[in-house]
Amino acid sequence: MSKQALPVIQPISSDTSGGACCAPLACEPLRQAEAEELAPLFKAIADPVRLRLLSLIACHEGGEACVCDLTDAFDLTGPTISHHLKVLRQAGLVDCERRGTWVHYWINPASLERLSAILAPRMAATA
Amino acid sequence: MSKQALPVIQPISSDTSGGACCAPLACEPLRQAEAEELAPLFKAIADPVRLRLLSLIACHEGGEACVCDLTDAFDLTGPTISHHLKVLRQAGLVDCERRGTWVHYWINPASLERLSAILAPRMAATA
DNA sequence: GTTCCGGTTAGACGTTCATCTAAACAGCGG
DNA sequence: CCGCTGTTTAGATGAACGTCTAACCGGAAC
Repeated sequence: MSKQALPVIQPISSDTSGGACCAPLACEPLRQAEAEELAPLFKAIADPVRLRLLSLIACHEGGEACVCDLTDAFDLTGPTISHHLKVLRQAGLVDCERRGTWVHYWINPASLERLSAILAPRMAATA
Repeated sequence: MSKQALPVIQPISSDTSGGACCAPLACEPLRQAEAEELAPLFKAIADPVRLRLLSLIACHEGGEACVCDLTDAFDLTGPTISHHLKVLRQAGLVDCERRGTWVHYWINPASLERLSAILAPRMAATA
C-alpha cells in the first residue's frame, strides 16, 4: 500500500450545463440514483468481448460495421455475438439498422463520451 | 474543444502487462489481450455501490476517507462495504493504509484517467 | 413459392457475483 | 491481560451473467 502524492482534486467549476450528465466522479459525491443509472452502462462495457465489439465498430470504416464482420473476429458463435450486441444496444452505446441482408451497427458517441467524462479526474487542466 | 495542438492525454505509463495502455477505443481495434486486461477494471466500477464509494473517496476532504465514513453512507453491512473496497483495491483503483484504528482509502487517479482516456471518442480531431 | 443465408430469440447450463452472518484480526484503553 | 471498537476474512445462498444449441424471422435468389 504505497502512499503517493495526494491527487489534489479540484472542484473545477462543474459548470457543464448538461445537468445530470457529467460531473466527474471526483467533483461531488454521486447520488444513489445516479450511480444506479450509470452502473449498467459500465457493466455493458465491462466485458472483453463487448469492449472489442465497441472498438471494432468504432474503428470500422465509415464508422459502422455489419454483424458478419464482427462475428469473424471472435471464436464465439453467432448467437453469442448477437447477445453481446444486444447488451450494448440496450445500454444505448450502439445503434443498428437493417439494410437489406445485413445489419449495420455504429457507435453512439455521446454515451461513450459521457462515461469518459465521468471518469475524468477533472475536466480541464490537462497537464 | 477546438484543439489543433491536441492535448494528448498521456498514457500514464504504468503498463503492467503488454504495451497496451491507452489508445482510445475508436482509434484502433482493441486486441483480445488488451480487452481482457481492461474489462476487469471496468467491471470493478460497474456497480452502483462501488461507483459511489469511488466518488465518496474522491470527494472527501484531503482526498481520502476512512471506512467508517463510507459505511455510513450505505444501507449495507460492514463486510459488504469491505468486500467492495477490496474489489476496488485489487483493480488498482484505490489504495489504502491503516493508521491506528482506522483504515484510510484514497483514489489512484492514474487508473481512472486511463479508463477515461480509453473511452474518449477520439483524441485527435478527426472529423 | 421455396430455398438459402444472415441475424435474432428462446431456453438450458455452469460460473461469477452481491449480499448476508459468523468468526477472526488489529489497535486502543482500562 | 481483557474487553471494546473498527475492519477484514470465510462460507453460504440466491440472482445475474456468458455461452451454447435449437428454433425462428427477414430478405434475396432461384
